[in-house]
Amino acid sequence: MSLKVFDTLRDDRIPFTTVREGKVGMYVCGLTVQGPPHVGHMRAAMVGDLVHRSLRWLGYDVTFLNNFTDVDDKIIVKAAEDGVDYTTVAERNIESYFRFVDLLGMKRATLYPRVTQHIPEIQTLIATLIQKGVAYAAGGDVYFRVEKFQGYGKLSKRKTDELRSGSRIEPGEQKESPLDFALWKAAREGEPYWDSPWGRGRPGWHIECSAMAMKYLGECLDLHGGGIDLIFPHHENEIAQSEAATGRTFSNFWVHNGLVLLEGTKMSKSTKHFYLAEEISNIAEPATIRYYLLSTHYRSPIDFSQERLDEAGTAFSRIRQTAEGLNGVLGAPTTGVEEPIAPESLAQPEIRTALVDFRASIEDDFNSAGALGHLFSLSRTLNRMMAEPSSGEKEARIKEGYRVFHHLVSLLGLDVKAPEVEIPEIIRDLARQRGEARAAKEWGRADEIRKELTERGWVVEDRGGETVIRPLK
RNA sequence: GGCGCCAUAGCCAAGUGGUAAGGCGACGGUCUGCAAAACCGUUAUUCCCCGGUUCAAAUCCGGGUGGCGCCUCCA
Repeated sequence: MSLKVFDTLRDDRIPFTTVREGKVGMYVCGLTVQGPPHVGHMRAAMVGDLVHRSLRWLGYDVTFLNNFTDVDDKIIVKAAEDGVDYTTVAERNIESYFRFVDLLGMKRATLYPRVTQHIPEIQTLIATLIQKGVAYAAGGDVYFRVEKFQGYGKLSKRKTDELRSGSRIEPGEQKESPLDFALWKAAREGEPYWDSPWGRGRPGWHIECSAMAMKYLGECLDLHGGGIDLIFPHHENEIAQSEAATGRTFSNFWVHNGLVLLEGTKMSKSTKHFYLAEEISNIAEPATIRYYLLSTHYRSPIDFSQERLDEAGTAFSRIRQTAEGLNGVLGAPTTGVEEPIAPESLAQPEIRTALVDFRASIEDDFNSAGALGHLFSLSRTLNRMMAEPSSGEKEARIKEGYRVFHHLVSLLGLDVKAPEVEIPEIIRDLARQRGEARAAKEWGRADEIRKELTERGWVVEDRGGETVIRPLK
């Protein structure tokens, strides 16, 4: 088996190849930090994380860039509203983004480049485009001449003449054609600016990604990702700028994630129909959110609701239950099992199959949902083993499964530790009283106390010799 | 109007030519003082509908129906 990746441009799953043997340069469009991250940003970041982790797991040396567009019209507007500097707005939201990246167990990208730190590179790229005749300065702005780029529309499958009918020139713009897009925007009074050969201004949206990606990853990227809603115009324009400048293919693979839905429809900032990452983390545990995000294939839409998240929590607790059981037998692992495990080295067919099938799913366009299915199968296998009467042989078999289980769990970044909960003294006390009642075989009283505990939101489980107290939900 | 995507059990969701993963829920059983968790079993003769291609189709093609997205800022 080998990795296949769905490429938006070629509209098919293609055997994955890289520009440089064994190395991957990938770029995922991060956010324009005009506001705090919402669930959609989290999904895109999770997909980037899944791809990042999977490629590493498969043995690639990955350089992963995830940018912040930290200066643009909306950030400037927001800053004016709040009466603060635009950098304050950007900084605030970037911090918030990182908080959720960590909370959801994502591996940090290699680099998080920011637009404001790459103005010279952006200006150089613009100058190259002007020099090649595919861009022109007009009234302090610089525009990309879309008609000059023959491949325009190849990613989004659009024809330029069809696009023309729907577009128009905004007042104040001096475009030659309505299709042309800004590479550089002249600063108006009071707006942040950088000096440039075309006057004071700031980069347009799109150009920053091309400049930053090429600076760190070279002219030809292996993989470029982002939300499906970025295909047009953002990624189409990135291709136009980059390829017009270099004459080379900008990215070999275009990976786009499906959108997050709310009650079946798209989130939208303008209608206030969206979930902030903050809000979601209030209604579900981060580990559950991660599990949920992974349980649907990345290209499909995913619907967020309390009901779905609750269900995901129940499903995920099954995985955790196994982890807990394994800890009881072998102790909690001190670290994730990162080193590769060769299937041939596994003695038990069921465990070997789980690993092989899991890998096949990941190699099939990062199919995390399929992979989770195989993890559940492994979970059942292990639960069954643990239920067997003990013997030395049993331990050895469980040990093999334990390694594979933690190996797969750590690839997916799932936090299988039961969440730490503080058990109030009064609850402990009630449980203690119930224990005494049970010891005295006063079942009526014991059940009475359990009922009391349930009403207070706690569950007691008598497992073998010991009693476990856990929160109801 | 133009361009796309999707439709799989009560619910969620994998599966792009070889005879329907997995999870939730439900029901029956084992275990338990009773539960919970776990385990065992049952829960889609069939993949929106109608045609076609093929030895073989949930999977490919054509036509419907229904839902959604993009074409303007958007992850």
